[in-house]
Amino acid sequence: MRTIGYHHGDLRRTVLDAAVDAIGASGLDGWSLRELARRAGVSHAAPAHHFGDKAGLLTALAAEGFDLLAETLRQAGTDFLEAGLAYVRFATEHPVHFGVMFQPKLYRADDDAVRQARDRAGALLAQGARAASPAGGEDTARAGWSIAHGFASLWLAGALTVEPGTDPVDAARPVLRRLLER
Amino acid sequence: MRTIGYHHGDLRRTVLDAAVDAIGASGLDGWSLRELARRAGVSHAAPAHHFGDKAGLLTALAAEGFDLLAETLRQAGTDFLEAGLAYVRFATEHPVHFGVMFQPKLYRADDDAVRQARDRAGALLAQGARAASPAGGEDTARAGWSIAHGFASLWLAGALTVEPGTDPVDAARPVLRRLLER
DNA sequence: CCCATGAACTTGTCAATGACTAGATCAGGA
DNA sequence: TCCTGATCTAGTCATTGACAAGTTCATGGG
Repeated sequence: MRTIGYHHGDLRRTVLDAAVDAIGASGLDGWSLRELARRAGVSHAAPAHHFGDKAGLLTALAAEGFDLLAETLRQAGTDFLEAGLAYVRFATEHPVHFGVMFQPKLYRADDDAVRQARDRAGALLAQGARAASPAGGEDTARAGWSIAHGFASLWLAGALTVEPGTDPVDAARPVLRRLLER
Repeated sequence: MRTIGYHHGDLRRTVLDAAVDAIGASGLDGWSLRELARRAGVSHAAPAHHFGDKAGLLTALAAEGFDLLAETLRQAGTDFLEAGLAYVRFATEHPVHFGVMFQPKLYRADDDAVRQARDRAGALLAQGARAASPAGGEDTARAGWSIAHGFASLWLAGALTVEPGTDPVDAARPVLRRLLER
């Protein structure tokens, strides 16, 4: 892969990674296409060729996020608790992707790549819910998704007070279990 | 209250309301201080006097949100299910406040007004958890908060497929109940 | 009655940004 | 060799956030 010269070589991926860095450091407002271009050593208009505009870049991020989530869920298998913990792991390991994915107004949610990846992840979630509780119905599936999504969101927002160094997945385990046991 | 002349009369509230409108319509990126100023009929720098900068305005929004949440929780009483439904009701009735509140990077989370309002709402949540499950412990409280927060977030993100016209609180009831019954 | 003081708002300005257009460079195939 | 499309550059414009300095207004002390 070339890194100098007229053609960058892999500008799309470079800019995408730089965006994750920048958003992770400064939040969803603290970044600009021009800053990413400077960081990649290309002209200020180069990113536009790959993503069109800011929303286009976030669209690509969301699609990648749903893909990563689907892959994480697939590896976790059909166990309800394991799937929930995998969900939390994905969110805490890819906080920027997670944050963008569930703010559809930031990107083009009807984009084909996004839609396909989202459906794939959704199917895995539904499959896990059915396997764990065959007679559970829609509400059981929603309860599982809600508690995992809620824990992950609160964790990322810093709303949960925990000892420093605590692993989010370890913290999530007893919480998610509350939905299964009594 | 005067609405014309050199002094607007209640510019702070007007701008805050306009911000909620704008963010609700176009998302967290689709607004500007200058647009709000134009909408309020004042100069482009007038909002800065009240909020300092963009983050200042969002800080005010977050503080107001935590206040509204605390009031909603207070009215709901100590019943676990009712508190959870009140949480969902708050989120769906004030989606912009809710969205800002749990993205601390967007505003100054260490602001005094925010901190006080946040602590007030947090105390009510903890109190509800203790009343419902005296021996439940931290994890039970977190499970309740997570499932309510998660359902609300997924609802606002449009991630849940429901019949048009469905009331979010009605949809949440059987879901939240899954945490209480088996 | 008058003025001092501070709050509320305006005007002017600047660098930075997103988006657009036109053009240059490059790679690969006919 | 030449052609075509993909990739990137250079230039431009309206808009924005932030800041500085000045103006208007309300209020209370003397």
